[in-house]
Amino acid sequence: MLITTETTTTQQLDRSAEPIHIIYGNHPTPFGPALIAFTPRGLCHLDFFDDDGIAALAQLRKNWPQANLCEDHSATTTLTQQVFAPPSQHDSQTLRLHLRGTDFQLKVWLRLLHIPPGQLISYQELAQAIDQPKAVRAVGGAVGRNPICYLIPCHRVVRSDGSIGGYRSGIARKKTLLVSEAAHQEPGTDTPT
DNA sequence: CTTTAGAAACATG
DNA sequence: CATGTTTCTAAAG
Repeated sequence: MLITTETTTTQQLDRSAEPIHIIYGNHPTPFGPALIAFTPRGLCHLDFFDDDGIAALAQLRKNWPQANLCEDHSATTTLTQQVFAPPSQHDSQTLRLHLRGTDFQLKVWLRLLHIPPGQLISYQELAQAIDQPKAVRAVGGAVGRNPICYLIPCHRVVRSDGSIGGYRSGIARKKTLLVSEAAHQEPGTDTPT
């Protein structure tokens, strides 16, 4: 599945007072219920939750202050199916992301997209990868504000000492995601010669 | 209401 | 305890 990205800095967003139309919905996924949302320009939000989802929705609102939110369950159902489709069905589908964040955050998130499933990286390595080796703590902050869980694999970022580190919607879920990915690394299929 | 300054908060090392 | 960035609050214009 090809993933393309469009970015909007917080500055740009503030400049245009024109409301952005966002369609959202709650859906079950293999990793628990999730809130998923998209703008006309692409998928803009994906977040797991354990409760009623009220907090998740509030977070979406906060991320897109200018947005005009509109629930459309059937529309998001399609999107959710595409996102969580098994790799065999990915084929040539493209999925467009619409990211909003500061320059620094965008840098971190885009970099994260380059990390293949099953592979881990430390906050420190990630900081080095974006050419700001000292901004380790800041990277942690940016990763934590990743608006699109799962697709932007923030769960693959762990501490340098090997411990799992944190996860916004539950460390348990981070583990689940990693275990699941490890399981998909079928022995023999990951060593193309 | 808009802008600014300063402090506190962070999924770390 | 230092690090870089973001967010929040309070105060001023």
